[in-house]
Amino acid sequence: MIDINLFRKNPDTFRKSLINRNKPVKLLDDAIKFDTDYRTLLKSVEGLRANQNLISKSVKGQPTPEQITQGKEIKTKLKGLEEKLKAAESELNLILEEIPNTPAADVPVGKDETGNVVIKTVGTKPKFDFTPLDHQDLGLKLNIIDKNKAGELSGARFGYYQNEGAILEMAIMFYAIKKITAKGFQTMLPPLMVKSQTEWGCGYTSNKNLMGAYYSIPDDNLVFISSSEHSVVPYHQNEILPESVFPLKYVNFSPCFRRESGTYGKDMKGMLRVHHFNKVEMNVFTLPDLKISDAMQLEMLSVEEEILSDFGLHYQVLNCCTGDLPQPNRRMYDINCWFPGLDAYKETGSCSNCADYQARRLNTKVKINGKNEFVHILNSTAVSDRAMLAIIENFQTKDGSITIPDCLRSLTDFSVIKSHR
RNA sequence: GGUGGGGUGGCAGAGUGGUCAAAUGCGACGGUUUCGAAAACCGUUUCCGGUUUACCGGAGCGCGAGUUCGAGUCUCGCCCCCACCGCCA
Repeated sequence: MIDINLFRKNPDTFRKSLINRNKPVKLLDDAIKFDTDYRTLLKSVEGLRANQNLISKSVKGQPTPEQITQGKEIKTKLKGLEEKLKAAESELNLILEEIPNTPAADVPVGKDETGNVVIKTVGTKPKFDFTPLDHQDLGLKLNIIDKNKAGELSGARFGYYQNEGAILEMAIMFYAIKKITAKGFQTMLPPLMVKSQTEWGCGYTSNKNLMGAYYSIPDDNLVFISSSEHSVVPYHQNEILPESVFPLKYVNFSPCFRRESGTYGKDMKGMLRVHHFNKVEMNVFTLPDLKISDAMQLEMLSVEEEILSDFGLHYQVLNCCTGDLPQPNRRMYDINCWFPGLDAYKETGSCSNCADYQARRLNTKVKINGKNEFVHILNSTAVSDRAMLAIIENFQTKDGSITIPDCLRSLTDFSVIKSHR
């Protein structure tokens, strides 16, 4: 949610942002109109209520017939007006929720992901004197990934990690958890389902684009989280935190569930885009100062990079353009790893500063010098199982085995994955 | 799933239809006092609108609806917490 006070003072602040994000500018004009209506109604409702309170206060013991008549009159008037006020408010809110966060000045302007700008490249593409396989073919050969069987049992976009594949997956997650915990983050294994109201209240599903993104269980009024962010960030909803706890840093592990509706036919091969994957995520709350939260974003990006570098992967960092920026984000860095088997760079994580956009909806505040202010909230992938897929493809050898990165060996207890057949 | 109890301000805890925005206690912040501190005293300690220094009004007692001239207080639905029983990884 944008800052309504800023919007009221200077609605044009949001005009450029809407244009750059390919959103209709009409949103803004509608919002201004509905806000005016809302405030006009609010004024008359509050006036009536003031009268009502006056009468109520003047009653001593039993009310006189006159007082009752006056009260009834006000009550009738109020009923109609209050309904209108409520309608105006929800209409206003629907539009305000559609207005995205204002991108930072250094976010490139662009239509879609093709407008993202590579700002850093680490490592180089590995050279093979054979044709490298992709992780699905290699995984099947080595008996560590099985998508076919999962297709039978669960359907498309599911898979099994098996044997050394399963161990490697858990080793990667645990490696990230341990590393980041050692950096002073609090460790979380959060609930995998949240109440649908929570999801709604957090503003994730209010975006029409996300409506079909979640698995829900209507009988129990629950939805599966699509990232641990969704049950960790709301941990502090409706709280006023003391200044001393900041920055408040969490590292969490969870499976993530996504319906991937609207992605039919995209990334069908392999485990790159599945309905359920594992992820270690960082969620950080900072004091409401862009200098502080922007610096924190870079710090989180460096942690994400450090892990990929520990594994020895070649990757690029992209500054995502306005057209590719999710609604709550002020800025987003994507990290794309090289997948030699797929002969492509694929996203393995992203790192975002949402500033106070989420905090407003969540009502998470900090008390500074007696004043309450909305905090800044950031999220970043630490590692997801796409990193494991990259490891599998990048460190395959001619004899069809996979060399495990040094830093993981004490966790896996093996240094190579060889064929059992 | 069954039975019983309960959700009030930063915390604890009164209040059961009309000066209740809410007694009382504790805490935090600001001020007075002090060489400094403690104590004491005064003020503040949610959100919104209008006016804009200090002013006025409204909302807010888990959430939502209802009854009433008037609801923290009554009715209904929902959510959550606690205790015991049952089931169970």
